[in-house]
Amino acid sequence: MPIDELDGRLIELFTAEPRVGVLEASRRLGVARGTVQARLDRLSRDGVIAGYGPEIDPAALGYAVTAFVTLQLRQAGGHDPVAKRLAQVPEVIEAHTITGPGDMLCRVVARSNTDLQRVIDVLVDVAGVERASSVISLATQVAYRTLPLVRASARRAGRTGGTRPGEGGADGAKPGERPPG
Amino acid sequence: MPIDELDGRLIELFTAEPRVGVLEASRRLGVARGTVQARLDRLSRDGVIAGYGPEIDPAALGYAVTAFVTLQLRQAGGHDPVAKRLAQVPEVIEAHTITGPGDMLCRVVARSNTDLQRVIDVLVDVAGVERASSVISLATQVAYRTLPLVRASARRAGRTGGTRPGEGGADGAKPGERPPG
DNA sequence: CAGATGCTGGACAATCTGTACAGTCAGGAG
DNA sequence: CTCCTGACTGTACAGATTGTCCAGCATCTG
Repeated sequence: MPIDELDGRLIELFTAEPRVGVLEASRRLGVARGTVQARLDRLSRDGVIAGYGPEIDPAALGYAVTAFVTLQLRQAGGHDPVAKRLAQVPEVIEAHTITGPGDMLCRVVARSNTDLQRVIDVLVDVAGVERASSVISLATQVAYRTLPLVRASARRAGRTGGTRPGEGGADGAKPGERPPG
Repeated sequence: MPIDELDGRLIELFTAEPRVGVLEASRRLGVARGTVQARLDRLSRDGVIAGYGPEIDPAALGYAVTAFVTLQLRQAGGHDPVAKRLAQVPEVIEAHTITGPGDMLCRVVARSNTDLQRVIDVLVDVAGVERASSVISLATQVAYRTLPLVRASARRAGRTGGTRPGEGGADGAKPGERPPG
């Protein structure tokens, strides 16, 4: 939770170039390899870094259409059974229970607008779903991102300066080295 | 785009255990290392795998509240200038132009409900934004995922069986090996 | 049939990772 | 003021992995 400036730079680096590796990162950031390793371990342990899985682009898979579907549920039964059914639909990429007039908000993808109709029909068919109203995403103006958040968090939390006893060395932190990739 | 069954298993494996590496993956999947490498290259080149960046959890950073804000824009001016402003707000995690009564749908995060009020105020202050109506995510029933989609795509696309001239070897594809981590 | 493509099995040098350890430095406790 | 703790640096070493290349073989296409 207390992200410091080095953590921020670390995340930034790994977001920009995920394949750099610990050693290369230590060189780029000008810190010892052990430090990078320790930071990464801590960030993972604290849950800030949830994982490193490959990011799959549904569009590249042929699911060109994204839509947000608001579901209204029958009062009886609750959300969980519905959520369980929704989870079985591959096209449901994400689902939240929400405040307001609707009960659940789902992000779904489909191969085309025609295909979207099919997907929506599947959702409406789920037991407990009363109505569904959907809006189609025409364009993604801001793609999912967390970096600005990381930067903001890193800035506010103090602990900015680290220990700088010396420079140079064999294993890590060679200042003038040009990175390979 | 034409995801095959091996591609599917590959993505599945890397999603479950992102740190396995190419060599280990080749062992697990029972194919040659070069094959894994080639598949991964192709998936990246085709854009199916968009990247391997670390997944940051906003909640772990202190942004516990997620909300979906629908913006209505002034007719004149268009979406792009607004999107540009939105992109400058760290708390705006994602933004789409949409069909329907609203004009844009934004996913925003905040430190608390009180903080959310501040964020919404920022959005409403953006030039071109006429009104904002928001729903708060109470719970995430289905967390963002793409794996089911991958599986579905892998199943439908043919090319299921590959060339199987021989088994066993030194560099890759040792069947009975127990993976380290 | 020839060519292109994809996979296997193998090899090598260069690099990186996991891990460990001693020394330095800053901040807090006594 | 001194001691202790936590974080970082600088090193070291063995083992594993990566990038890259190559030849052989099978399938698909023209």
